[in-house]
Amino acid sequence: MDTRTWTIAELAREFGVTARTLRFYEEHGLLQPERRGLQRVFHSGDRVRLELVLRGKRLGFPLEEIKKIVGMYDADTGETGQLTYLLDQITVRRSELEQRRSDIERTLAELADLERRCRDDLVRLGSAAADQGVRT
Amino acid sequence: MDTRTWTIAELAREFGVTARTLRFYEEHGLLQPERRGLQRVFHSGDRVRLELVLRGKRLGFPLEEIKKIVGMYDADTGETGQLTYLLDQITVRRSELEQRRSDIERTLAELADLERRCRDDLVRLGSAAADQGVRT
DNA sequence: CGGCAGCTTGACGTTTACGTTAAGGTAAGC
DNA sequence: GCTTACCTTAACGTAAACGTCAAGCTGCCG
Repeated sequence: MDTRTWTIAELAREFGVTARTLRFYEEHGLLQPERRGLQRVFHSGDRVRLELVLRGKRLGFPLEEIKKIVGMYDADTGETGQLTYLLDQITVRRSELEQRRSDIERTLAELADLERRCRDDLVRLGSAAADQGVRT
Repeated sequence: MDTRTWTIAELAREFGVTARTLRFYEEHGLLQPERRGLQRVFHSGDRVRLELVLRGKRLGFPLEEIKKIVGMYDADTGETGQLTYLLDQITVRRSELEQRRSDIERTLAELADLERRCRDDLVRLGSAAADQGVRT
């Protein structure tokens, strides 16, 4: 029943971050590993949260934002007030993400356009070179 | 023929940033406004670049990355070497953006899932409340 | 018991992306 | 000529997200 645990170094190695990073995340409430004496003991739940955090980072969100998102998954059991608040939060995060997605689409479209123009120019240069008998 | 110009304050107001930000962007090569004496004079090209920069920021890219992208649009005229280098860069940026897009899709999917579970819980709580004769 | 590997908590250093004075130039209006 | 509004550079301050020591526990091996 998913009882395996990890040390800080193991988790760091596996996820490609440093131990310092994991301690930092704990210090700021993004992770809550168990403690055995002083030692940290990470469970599978911490792995899930860590994945969320790292994905958030890839998306360029500040840790404060990420913390809210992680908190949403943790607090998904509650009474009516909590649930409606959570639903509101979901709406907020979703619209942020959709804004980002549309920014990405736009940029990808412009890149495609730029690429097309580049290829056209290359062809033109190529044929001009050919006209002059230059090797490509 | 698009000859209108803007002062630093006008541009700042319009794009919702401070003048300090625009000076900072110039200092780091993201913008190159004309100079009349000491004064900066912004043209429509600067507006286009600024839009690129701000979109990059919304996407959470560091300014160094953004600088490269902006530079790509500036340097789209050149000889063969430049063009193939630019095409390589386009490939790099595109794969970055596609990675991000897939991260976003994943997160949106998880949010949708979370939302569904929330709504289910709400319904359950609602009917439980109704069973006890409690107003919703 | 010594020693090492791996963990711990501070605490200060670093980079990024500006904010915030400070100190002064400039053109327009009265 | 003086004020006012807007601009300039220079320089120091700041928050975020760790990196980088320093100094000390902890468990095990020989």
